[in-house]
Amino acid sequence: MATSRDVARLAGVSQSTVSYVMSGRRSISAETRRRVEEAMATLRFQPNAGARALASRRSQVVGLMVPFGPGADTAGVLPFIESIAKCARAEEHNVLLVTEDEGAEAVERLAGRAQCDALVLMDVGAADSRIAVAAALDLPVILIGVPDDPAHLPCVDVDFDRAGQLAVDELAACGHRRIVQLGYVRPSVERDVNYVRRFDRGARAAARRHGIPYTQVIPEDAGNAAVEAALEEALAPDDAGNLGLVVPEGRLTSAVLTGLADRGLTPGRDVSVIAICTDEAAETTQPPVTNVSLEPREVSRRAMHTLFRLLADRHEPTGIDLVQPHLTRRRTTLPHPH
Amino acid sequence: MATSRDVARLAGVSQSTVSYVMSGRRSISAETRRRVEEAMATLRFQPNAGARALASRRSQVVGLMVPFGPGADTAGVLPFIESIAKCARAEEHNVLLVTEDEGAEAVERLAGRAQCDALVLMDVGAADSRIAVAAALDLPVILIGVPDDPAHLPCVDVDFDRAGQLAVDELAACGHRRIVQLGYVRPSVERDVNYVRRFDRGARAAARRHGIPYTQVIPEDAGNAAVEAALEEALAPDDAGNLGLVVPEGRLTSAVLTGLADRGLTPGRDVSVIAICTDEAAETTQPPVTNVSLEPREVSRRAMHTLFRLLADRHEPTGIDLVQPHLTRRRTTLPHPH
DNA sequence: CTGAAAGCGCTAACAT
DNA sequence: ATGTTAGCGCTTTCAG
Repeated sequence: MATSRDVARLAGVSQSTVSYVMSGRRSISAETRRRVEEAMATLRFQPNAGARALASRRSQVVGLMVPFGPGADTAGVLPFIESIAKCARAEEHNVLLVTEDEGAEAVERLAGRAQCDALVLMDVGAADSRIAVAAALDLPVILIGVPDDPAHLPCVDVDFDRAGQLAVDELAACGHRRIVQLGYVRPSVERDVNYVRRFDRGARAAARRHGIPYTQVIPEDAGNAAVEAALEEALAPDDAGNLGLVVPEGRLTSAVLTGLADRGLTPGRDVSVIAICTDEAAETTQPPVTNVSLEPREVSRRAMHTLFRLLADRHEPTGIDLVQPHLTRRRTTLPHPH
Repeated sequence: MATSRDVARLAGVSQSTVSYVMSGRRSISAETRRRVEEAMATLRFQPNAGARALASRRSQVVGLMVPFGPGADTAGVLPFIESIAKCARAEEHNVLLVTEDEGAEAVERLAGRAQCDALVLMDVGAADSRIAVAAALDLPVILIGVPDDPAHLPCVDVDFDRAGQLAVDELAACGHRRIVQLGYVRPSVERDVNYVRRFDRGARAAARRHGIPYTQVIPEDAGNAAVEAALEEALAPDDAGNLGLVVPEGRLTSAVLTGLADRGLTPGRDVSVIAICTDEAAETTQPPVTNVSLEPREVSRRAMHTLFRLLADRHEPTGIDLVQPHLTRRRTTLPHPH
């Protein structure tokens, strides 16, 4: 591969001029610029990333730590990754992928070796061991999810309090006298992530306000049998006609809908079902499920926006940035009584 | 961050000795090694990645180009990403994520700037513009998927020919006299990926061998309405009792199962359904669907294995490496008649 | 077995 | 507006 020295020689200028043409950090005469750019083009020059990183102390890389493995929502994380990658590219950055199971030491590795300029930590737990490490770093870090103690690190997440409230308000408006939350599954509960509690809190508060009993059924896992058992339990009181179901984990939705259909219960007529999932996912269930939206793309967008501001200048106010979810009525909820 | 010079000073050795302690490329006395390692530990030394890349001409990074955006299977790509990331880590490499829509120029960028030592291209199309570019690079590249002309690049994929055959053989064995393939959806067909053709070829050949009529219904997209329409078409001849359905796109499975249930048709009793999807996905449909497995983890594992062999400079024979799928009978296929 | 020294290909002062 | 030069922090000769 050609180097900037080769370009300089061909253009008949000094090597630093080539560098300045690239960075635009000082004025260059039109003629010089033309010759340099021409030389670059004929040599198909591309600056060496390692050399640039070494000299500039900037890798132009954002580290992204994603949840993987069992417990992680297989479909749910992809929109995040995609949006984050696109935002990064828009700012001339690349994304280095790290899996969450590498834990805090991976965070130290990326930062210590200067492999990235900034970090995005997805899926942060209530008490996440990565946070203390990340907070001690002198590079921008953003959390997706809200831990108990963010240690002054900026966080972005969906407003799960509000999501719970929206779901319950709608079920109440549909006339239901009993609300059951089916999920989160036990592994999610035990992973100790704050959105589980926040959702629960928002939903319960709303139910109390409406004077409607609110119970929660926790499937042992996301498998079919467990969801079936949970559904059975939710339906046990047998006044199904009054039942409003909240399904906070999107991946359980189709199992729930199928389970209801198997029992001759038609969502939207006999019971109501509200799922917490992306609009995208809601539109592909059968029938399309009324949902409170998770907004992975918006969350990612805001996270990256904040991150790049921090990367540009270091004194932004950092706090908790909550994305407002919205409810979309589809086919699985009863019409409102007049 | 401490540098190797700091370590050298503290250990009372030369900087190059520190480097050799890290690389193990020459013998070091036990005492020297001990002192260096102690100094590294007390300074919490981590080698600077940019400097290392510049000097060694090795970034220790694998570039991974993933399909994103509409058209891509939202859930299907994650296991690939995960497995690839883990394999990379096992060999002390990181993964740099690039989205497919950046196309061939992203390939040139990564290679030209020496941002990675090797490349994995996922989801390669029959005539993929990235291939010519990638083949001209002087770094190892592996394709996941098989193009018409691999240009001597090694490929790994599931044996879709065989997958089609397995599905049809099983439906024949179940006694079906009519087989309909529901899918791929039109965008997939038009994206011109070879696995669509290969699957079709394998399935058709098997059907011909069994003397069973084989037709294909192509939904306009992966949405519910389109799948419904396709199902209606598939069921039109109305001798549903004899119908065996093949669903080559896993994401359509639950819509198909729900659609059948809505018509009072019970898979495994009235009709048979075989999906092409991961075993994981097959176990979470309701009822669990008989499937021919896609093996994303095994495909990834083999791809990375080959890639690291190539990186280690062994001039391996490179060709097309097909992973054999296997069929698992679950609840959606009829029992074999005796 | 170890040290000194020459780069790797850039960026960014410091000069004019 | 441009050239000269000193690094950035490593790897890897070359010398002993």
